[in-house]
Amino acid sequence: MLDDRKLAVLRAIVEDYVSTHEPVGSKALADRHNLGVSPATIRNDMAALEDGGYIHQPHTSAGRVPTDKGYRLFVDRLSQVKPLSGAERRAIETFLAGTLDLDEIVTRTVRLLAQLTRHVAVVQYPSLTRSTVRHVEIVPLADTRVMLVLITNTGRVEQRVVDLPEVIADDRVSHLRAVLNAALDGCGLAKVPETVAALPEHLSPEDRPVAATILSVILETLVERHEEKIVFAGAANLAAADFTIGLRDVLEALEEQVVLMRLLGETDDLSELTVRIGSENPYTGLRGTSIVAAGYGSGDKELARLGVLGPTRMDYPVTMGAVRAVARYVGQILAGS
Amino acid sequence: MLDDRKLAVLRAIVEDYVSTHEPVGSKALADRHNLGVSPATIRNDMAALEDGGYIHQPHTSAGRVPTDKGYRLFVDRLSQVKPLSGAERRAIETFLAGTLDLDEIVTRTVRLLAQLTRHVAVVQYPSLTRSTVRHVEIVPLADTRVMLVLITNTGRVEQRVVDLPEVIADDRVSHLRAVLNAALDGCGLAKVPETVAALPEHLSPEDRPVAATILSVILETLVERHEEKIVFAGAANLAAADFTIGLRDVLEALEEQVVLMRLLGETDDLSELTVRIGSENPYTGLRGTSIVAAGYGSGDKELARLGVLGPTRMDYPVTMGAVRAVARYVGQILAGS
DNA sequence: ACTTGGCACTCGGGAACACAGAGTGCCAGG
DNA sequence: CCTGGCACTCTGTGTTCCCGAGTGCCAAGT
Repeated sequence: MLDDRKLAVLRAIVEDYVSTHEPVGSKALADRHNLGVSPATIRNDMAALEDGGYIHQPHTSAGRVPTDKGYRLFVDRLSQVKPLSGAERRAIETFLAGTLDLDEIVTRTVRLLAQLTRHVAVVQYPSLTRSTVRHVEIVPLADTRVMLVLITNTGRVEQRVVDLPEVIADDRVSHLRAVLNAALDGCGLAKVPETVAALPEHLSPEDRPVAATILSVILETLVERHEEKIVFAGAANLAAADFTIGLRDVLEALEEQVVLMRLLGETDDLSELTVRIGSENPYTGLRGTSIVAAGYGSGDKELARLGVLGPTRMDYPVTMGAVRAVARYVGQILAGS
Repeated sequence: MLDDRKLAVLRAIVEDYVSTHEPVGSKALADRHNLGVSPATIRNDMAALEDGGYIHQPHTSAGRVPTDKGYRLFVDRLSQVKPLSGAERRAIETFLAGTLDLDEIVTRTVRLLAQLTRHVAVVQYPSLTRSTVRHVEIVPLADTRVMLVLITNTGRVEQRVVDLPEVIADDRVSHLRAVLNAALDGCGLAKVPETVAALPEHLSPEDRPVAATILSVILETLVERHEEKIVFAGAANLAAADFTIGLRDVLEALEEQVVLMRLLGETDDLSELTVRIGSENPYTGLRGTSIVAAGYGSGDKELARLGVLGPTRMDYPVTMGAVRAVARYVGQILAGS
């Protein structure tokens, strides 16, 4: 049904529309791409593509615009991820150079990605559940209040304030800290619950109430805060893209951690690129936007995801190239630290 | 020059324009506010106000709109900060209830403020230089790499990764940690530099190179990161306010930490409300926006600032009330932890 | 001296209209 | 199956026109 030339026409339509932002007609296509056929022939092909639902006519006498389905076909079969230019690659390297802690890495990454793609960038912090504990610290704040600091191998630092049921002396704090570290150091966070459950038996009875409170907060931290830490940047790019409508909806979605999480995708396929086009994503109000996301991680396992959100009429090959490259670089940086 | 009635007219113009978003004419004023005079008289007053530069006529045959100078007069002399309703006060309390760590307090505060005012909210983290050290932790990451964690009395947790010049054994790490904590615990951050400078003498020669590296990073953290930690929320509210132009400029400014810092104001007058109207603030591209800010802190000293940014045509009394109330509540929360 | 009603004037914005141009679908011929 | 030609259908733009809101000014009233 769709022969090679029709696919070529579709590709040409997508490319022209992305660069001009205006519906593209048969004549313009024949001029700008040497398809070797006349406008009339192209019109026939266009009619077929429209029947198939790949393109759409805003008005009777206007050119064609790709539909979500058309973009999907383009991304899947008609385009190749475009590698970054040397300059861009160098920009990434300088941007992420130096020894950095996790906060800095994430902050810089999200800005870099926004700048590179000219879209809104979204970066998720490395997942807690896939990390291991590196250190637990208990800092006394007041008689019955301590701050609990949890450091993971991915460099993530989680802090919680804990109200204790009774006054606790400094040496007991030290003892507790030692016990906790001995038990949890190197422990995969997924295994923390069982480790924690077994812990009270190793403690003297007098320490148990306090320990129980602290342990429950540790568990809570892992469950509640889960993987919800996520940041975005480049909202200004949304204003530049002359958005159809719903800029407000998009901004609202961006400020909802949960929505962002879902947008990046729950897929577990390694660092594969995920593209969600327009209505393919589950949120109304995000019609007209596409998401390009990838997983990143040190070595083989995916730690978290990052990506960009932009209008469906984005330049997919370039955007996908940038997202993939940044994901890889971040992975390397994390592996090195 | 400006008698009481002219001021009343100006107030009426500001109030009407804020609620309708449309230029207001003499007839409408006479109808909606009982000023006790006829439209013709009001017109005369308006002419005087326009001569004074307090109001402005978009077109010859349109109503009047307040100028920045007009808003300024309104804020300074014609309005009273409006206290929050009981429901709003309760909302604040429930929103900030529970024992929270600093990150949570700041995150919730900025969202609360955005929701309450329907503008963009901005909150600065408690200033580092006005805090004291509560705990220093050194966590080994690799042979020549450690993570440095700095906890302040305001609950702020700063983390840095440090590359060391040589391999360091665990017991030496412990020793260093003990020395650092002994020296710095309770130390005002402003005094850290001198304390740090005196420190190497108390150390054995073999520890000095490593210590020097770590100390320099501590100093760097205090100087470089200074007070630059700042967050915002509620960008979606910008889209709702049918902005004249420059939504893009505003979003860009919001993503620049430095610009945000300056916007909140560098004033040191305690928790006084600061209002910057339109062209009063130093950034082009923020014409058409006003900032309402206040300092917050536990007890008497100002730790940092928070505020909102919205169109100049905002409801100042209500906004100022909300900002002031939130600043006070946050101060209380911080004092309690 | 201030207020007020009356009046002529100005100008922006919306409605009505026409028109050019781009683009299409279809058909007949190569 | 491709192509040139042709009639047709729209949108967007520019023009004109008119209504109405709002003003400034003036002369009369208090």
